Amino acid sequence: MARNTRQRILETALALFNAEGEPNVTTNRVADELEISPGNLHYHFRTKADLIEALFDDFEHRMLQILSAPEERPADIEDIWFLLHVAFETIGEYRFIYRDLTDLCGRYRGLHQRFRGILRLTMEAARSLCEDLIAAERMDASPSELDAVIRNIALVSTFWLAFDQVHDADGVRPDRAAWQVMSLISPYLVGEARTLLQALADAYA
Amino acid sequence: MARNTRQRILETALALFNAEGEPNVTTNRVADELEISPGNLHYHFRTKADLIEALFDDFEHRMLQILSAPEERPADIEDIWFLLHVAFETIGEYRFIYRDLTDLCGRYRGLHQRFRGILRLTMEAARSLCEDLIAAERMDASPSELDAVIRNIALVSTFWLAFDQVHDADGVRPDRAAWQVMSLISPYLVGEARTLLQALADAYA
DNA sequence: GTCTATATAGGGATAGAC
DNA sequence: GTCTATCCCTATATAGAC
Repeated sequence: MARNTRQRILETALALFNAEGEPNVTTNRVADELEISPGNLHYHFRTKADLIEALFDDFEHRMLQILSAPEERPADIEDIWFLLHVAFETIGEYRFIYRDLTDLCGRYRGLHQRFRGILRLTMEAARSLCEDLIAAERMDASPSELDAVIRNIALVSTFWLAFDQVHDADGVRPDRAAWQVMSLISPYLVGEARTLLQALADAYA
Repeated sequence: MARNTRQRILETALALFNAEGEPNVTTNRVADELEISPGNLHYHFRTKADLIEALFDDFEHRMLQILSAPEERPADIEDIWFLLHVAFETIGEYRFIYRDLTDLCGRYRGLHQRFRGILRLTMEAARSLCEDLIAAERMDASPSELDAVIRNIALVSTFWLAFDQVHDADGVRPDRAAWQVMSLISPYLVGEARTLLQALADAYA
């Protein structure tokens, strides 16, 4: 049952971290919730950092897959829309990382570096997608405008969850976040691309 | 010297919180830094929460002044630019609040409510300024576009500091943040307003 | 107001039996 | 693999002398 217990620890820790924030959940609390002993938990994960890192491994693996999906053809609006939904669903599942991001990055240096990698990939993906749209004349933005848009996409993608929590305090809303990022791009769209997005927006509202 | 010590505690705590994050700075650490005893510190602030709240009082007071500055005339681009600089300088001075915002709001409920008030005022100010621009035909945005812009302004204004810390790890850059928020508005500007902003952008770069 | 000393509590982590 | 028991350490906060 070793593998099983290890897995159950990961699941329970993830649920508690997401619900109450990693800084507010002790290893003892996780053990309690599982009705196992603290010693047992520390047998599977010697330190709390090990536990967090294992969760981050899973998250990182999924995000890298999403962000480095091979592009067989130039991307379109629907591709962006889909990517955002998948990415934001995943972020929602590991929201404890985003809830206390700066604190986690400060306390666990390895995690900070790896998160930077995800952020870099995010911005590369955003740039690639936008450049496809520009090449297809569905988008019109100067190089400096594009830089600003990409930085804003990265920022909103990283902190929509924390913002929702502080501002609204209702549940996780990946769909709203996707729309929020889309609204960063929409003013630069031209022709039928803009019409298409407007249709999507009306459908959403 | 009572008033003096109290003030020195506030200043030292602010500096340490800003540098290392509130969760990572103990009350003993603050006392050490000041070369006073922990007991003395707790004489002036019975709990750590009291200390944080006193710092938040100062911050809130300054932000409310900035955000509720009386408008004698319709706002222009330069007014927005100026407001952003002043607000972001202040945020930089109290950056510990923004570094661990969700955690602080989770642990101190009163602080959460008061921060929501600041956020609400921020969005009202953003809306008011944008509506002035629209009325002056310097900006063109549909109601739903305006809603999205305002939400994004609030989000970027709240988390630019955390984003910088995670992404760049260099110092606090209120000027860059102001430009980043401006770039949310710029695609909706028309005519000479857009030209003017482009000039500011080039001057900045 | 300030100090020294201490209480209280809790978190992370280990040892060793089973 | 799992448990019980416990250690070590740190954090917040208080008591009482000066």
